[in-house]
Amino acid sequence: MKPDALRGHLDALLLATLDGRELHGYAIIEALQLGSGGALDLPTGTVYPALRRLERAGHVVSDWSTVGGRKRRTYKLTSAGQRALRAERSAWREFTSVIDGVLGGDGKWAQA
Amino acid sequence: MKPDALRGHLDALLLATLDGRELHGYAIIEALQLGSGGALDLPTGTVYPALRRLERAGHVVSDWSTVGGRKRRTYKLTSAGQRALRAERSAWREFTSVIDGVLGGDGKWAQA
DNA sequence: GGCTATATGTAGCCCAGCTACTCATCGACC
DNA sequence: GGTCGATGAGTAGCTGGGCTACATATAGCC
Repeated sequence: MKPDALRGHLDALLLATLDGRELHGYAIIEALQLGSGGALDLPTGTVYPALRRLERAGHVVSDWSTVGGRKRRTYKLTSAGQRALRAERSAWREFTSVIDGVLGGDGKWAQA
Repeated sequence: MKPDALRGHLDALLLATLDGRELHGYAIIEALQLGSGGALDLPTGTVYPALRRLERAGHVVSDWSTVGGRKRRTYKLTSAGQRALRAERSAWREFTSVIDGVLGGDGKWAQA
């Protein structure tokens, strides 16, 4: 998968991953790997800054804890984050339907 | 639709629009508007450079013509472009299935 | 002591799509 | 005979988000 294909959809992935549970950054990366069958292997330099952005935007909040001597920053959705997630999901549906329509699995362009 | 959501998928749209027909730049923009129900209104500053990129990459070729006193640059797919289009379509399918899996219309995260 | 896994983070690059603009022709309207 | 909108092509420069590469620290194993 092209790396920049994620552009503009990363927030949706992170919010969806945090929907209904609290996770710390490292666990989010693992959850995305698992949930995508290994297709998504996001580098920490992508995920951590994105989480800070989401926190600045008020979509998540974080709490520090220490587990086994290691510090963890655990994130969870705010109600604004829940709303944002719903918006992202519908935006995603709209986006895919538009692109699908043009790429045309069955449109008038799909004669080949 | 967020403007940067297109990132990495524009080439697929252009190739698909040219699949089975020849169009000039302006007509491509109109065809995308039509084919997307008005959702895609790409500025010329996005489409023209992208077409030059595709031509440099050997995926399309262009010919100049003059219609009604106005110059047109008409593009059509090469066989490499056809191949690229097939690759883009399958990449798109893979991409959406991965994201769909995470956003989970029915996965274990979709309890809300 | 050194390596790997766990865990968080920053600096800076990269580049594709966007904004804003120029240039040109034609038809219509005043 | 001048202006405006539609048609048609194009470039310069900005922007920002994901990526690369690196820094830091602890636990556990050999």
